Amino acid sequence: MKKCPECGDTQLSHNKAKGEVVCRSCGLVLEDKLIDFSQEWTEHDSSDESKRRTGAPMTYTQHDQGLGTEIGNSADLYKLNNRSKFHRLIKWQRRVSTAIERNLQLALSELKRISSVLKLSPAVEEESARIYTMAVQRGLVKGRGLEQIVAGSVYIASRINDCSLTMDDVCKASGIDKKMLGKNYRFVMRKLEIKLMPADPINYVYKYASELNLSPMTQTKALKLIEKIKSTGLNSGKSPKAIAAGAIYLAAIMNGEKRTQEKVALVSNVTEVTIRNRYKEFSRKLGLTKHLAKAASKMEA
DNA sequence: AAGACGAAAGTGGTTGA
DNA sequence: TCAACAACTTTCGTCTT
Repeated sequence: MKKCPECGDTQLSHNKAKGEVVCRSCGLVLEDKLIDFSQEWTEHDSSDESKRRTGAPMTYTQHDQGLGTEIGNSADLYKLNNRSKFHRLIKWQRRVSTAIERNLQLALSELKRISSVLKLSPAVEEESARIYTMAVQRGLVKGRGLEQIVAGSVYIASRINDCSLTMDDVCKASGIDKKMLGKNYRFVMRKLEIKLMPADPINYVYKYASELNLSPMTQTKALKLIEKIKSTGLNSGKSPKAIAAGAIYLAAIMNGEKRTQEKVALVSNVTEVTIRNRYKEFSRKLGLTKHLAKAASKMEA
């Protein structure tokens, strides 16, 4: 039997949770860092949260990144005796939260709103929140309107994640005009030194092709055309939407699935004139005029 | 009549002085 | 900060199928 070296008492207490052995009479800790050999229960389904070993993941979509302590002000509070004390604590919590945190709270609720309108993926939402947080910390929001920077962050995040979100989409969802959005997202990018690749037309092809009910073959054709266009440098300086629209129009004709310029213009938000200019240029410079003529004569037959 | 075409004038963004 | 510039849009009259 083990004895306490201090007082000689044999009444020792094992505290498994802490991994300690403590003398009951004098309180001396005889051993610590005991290994617990009992069964380990971890959560493999979500049936019992009490067995979880981790909390919620850290996230930028909450103003304190999900790590802060909140003093509850729920109904529980009113069961307590010294209510006034807790009210005081709540008041202090509010005061302690800095201007930045308050700003973030507002901004992130706006972000949530935009995100739900645009059905953003969690990854993009997270990225937007991260960009916005950095922007606030650098003081970029001052005098610029919080919504503007939120919208800018969303646009940047969507570009980084290659999702086919246009400035128009973000404008509609956020209620900010295009001019301001453009100004602000570039401002944030410059200040945070975020480098953005020009949007890839390929991302638009999938969207347009499905909205036009084009066959997978035609979609592939359009993708191949874009590869060619890129490799010959025909894409530089031109709007990726226009390139995608032109390539789709061309591919549809070549595969005998012609869609009118009007329809392509409608789904791509590019005018017919631009589609014409692009597809003419492509067919001329890629030497496709013969193919086109062939496809056209097939249509006749 | 629908679709394609292209000229002309205007807009917003980029670039370079 | 300003002007020049290319890409793109809007509008509209004409041609083709």
